[in-house]
Amino acid sequence: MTFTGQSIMHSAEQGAFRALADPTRRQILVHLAQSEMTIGEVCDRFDITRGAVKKHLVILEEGNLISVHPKGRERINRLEPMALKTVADWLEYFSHFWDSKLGNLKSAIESNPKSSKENENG
Amino acid sequence: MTFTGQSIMHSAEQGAFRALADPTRRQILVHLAQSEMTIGEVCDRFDITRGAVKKHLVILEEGNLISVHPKGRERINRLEPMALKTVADWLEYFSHFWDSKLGNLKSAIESNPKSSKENENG
DNA sequence: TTTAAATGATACCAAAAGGTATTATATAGA
DNA sequence: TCTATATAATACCTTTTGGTATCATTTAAA
Repeated sequence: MTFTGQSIMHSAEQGAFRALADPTRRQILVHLAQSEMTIGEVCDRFDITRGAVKKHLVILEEGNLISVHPKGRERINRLEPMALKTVADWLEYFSHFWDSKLGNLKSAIESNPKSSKENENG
Repeated sequence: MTFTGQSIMHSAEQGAFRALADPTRRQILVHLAQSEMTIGEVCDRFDITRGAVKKHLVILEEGNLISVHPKGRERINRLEPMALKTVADWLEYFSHFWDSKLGNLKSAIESNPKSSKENENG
């Protein structure tokens, strides 16, 4: 076995992008950023069944966005920020586009505050 | 109408996160970062049908990741980086986690290069 | 004015997603 | 040991997703 993790090899960030596509899962990450939690504690913060939450946690784990740590009969879910950094790094590739866009807008405003039509799209 | 865009209101970034979940769509964005393209030119870069590419472009447009500009019988697809920045900003909320993680690792290595077990997870 | 090219629009299909309900298993505590 | 609790696993359902094939529409060009 060359690859650990999912059975089908995706790009390194695919699992994380997939996990982040769902708003409930993103909200779970926000909660886990406050403190690690058992599944039960995560469930308390949503109006869906335990089964649904469990599925979300599995997908987050598959994307390496969280790690799970058994503790007696509980399982502690912990945020794993490095997978988020992987996604941030992918986006970083495009950052010069929005940097330059903001830069152009800034210089246009500075050079002529009353008209900056040359910076509009279309 | 209070909200423009999709009929059901999601968070501002939902459309972008959804669009980014598919690897083909992310690849389209990478291509459009090189230059704007017609649909036909995008199709030339993938082994799927024109219909499938069209659907991906619609989803990218719904997520405001691209804009489409009619030009004669062609339609020019252009990267819209600000929606990517929206996603990057969401991730930024978590950046202190990976910053501190890297920081801890760095200081652990500096103080004792041979053993940094106190920084391992678990 | 035909004709070919670029795109749009639909109908259809299989698989994945997101959810529920139910049953099973492991473990802390009386 | 018996019981309640925390979680796991499974079957099932509906909607969404990613894809195809096909037909329609718009427009450039011979």
